[in-house]
Amino acid sequence: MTTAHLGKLQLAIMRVLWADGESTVAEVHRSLEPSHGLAPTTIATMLKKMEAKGVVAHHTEGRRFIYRATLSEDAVTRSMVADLKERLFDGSAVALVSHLLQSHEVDDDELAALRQQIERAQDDADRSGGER
Amino acid sequence: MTTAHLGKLQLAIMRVLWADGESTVAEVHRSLEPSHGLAPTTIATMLKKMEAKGVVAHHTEGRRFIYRATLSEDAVTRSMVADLKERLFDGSAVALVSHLLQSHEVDDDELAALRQQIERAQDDADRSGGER
DNA sequence: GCCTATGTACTACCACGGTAGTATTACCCG
DNA sequence: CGGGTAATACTACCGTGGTAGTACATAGGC
Repeated sequence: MTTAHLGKLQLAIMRVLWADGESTVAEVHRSLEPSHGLAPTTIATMLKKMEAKGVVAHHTEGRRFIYRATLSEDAVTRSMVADLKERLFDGSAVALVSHLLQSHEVDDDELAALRQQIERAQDDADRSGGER
Repeated sequence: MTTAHLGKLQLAIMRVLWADGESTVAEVHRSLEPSHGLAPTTIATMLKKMEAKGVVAHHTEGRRFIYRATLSEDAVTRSMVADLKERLFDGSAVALVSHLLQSHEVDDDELAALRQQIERAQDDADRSGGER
């Protein structure tokens, strides 16, 4: 599986596709122009490479290529997080969070938000766990 | 800053250096041989490239190069986690953890462990916050 | 003192992300 | 219908991780 390890530009392109559904090269370029300032051909080349890897697909409409993402944002996020978790923390989510708490700048508000999140997840687990 | 985005092999090499303190090329190779099975020259080349990037350094002892890591494991971990957090979650640790909880396979035991971790972190924050 | 084993240097590839110029094609407007 | 414009195709190049062969130097054993 592994799905994909997308680079910075590729991720930016995926975000445009996720947000807009389907897009032409020009549309993607226009979306990224302010933040990235790249040549249109750069976007086109990248999209072609991404299609070769299977993360996007296209169909033609007149002369234009209409690209769409073939992976969901969640799938990509999951695979990238899983990858880091595996590489750095031996696959342990707990170790990852622990690292976040220990060495990172997580302020009080964030801590409280995290706690709520955990509690809610536990409630969910209890509920579905109790019913089966 | 950014520190470094280490690849798989580079990380493996760093782990050896972190564990053993200082190591020759041959020692690193011997450590990775079972798991990776690479040529000794591959390790040497990689160490040279890593030195060029500043993540390791060496001094000579006779003919041998004694390498050591110039970055702590924590610094590397932090920078890589920060990088992912930035790229995927706009820098939000909460969003990262939220993702972990929602879409990931985090079982009940892990959930409980996480909760404890959070609570302990909150206690620590209270204590140091209350004293100033 | 010489030779061999060992250890590094040099060089060379491949893959892939990123970036973009130039060439070609085809649509559409006038 | 002709031509300009807009779109893709082709090609090329850099950086860097990964992998390794070959060449060369030298420390040490005999």
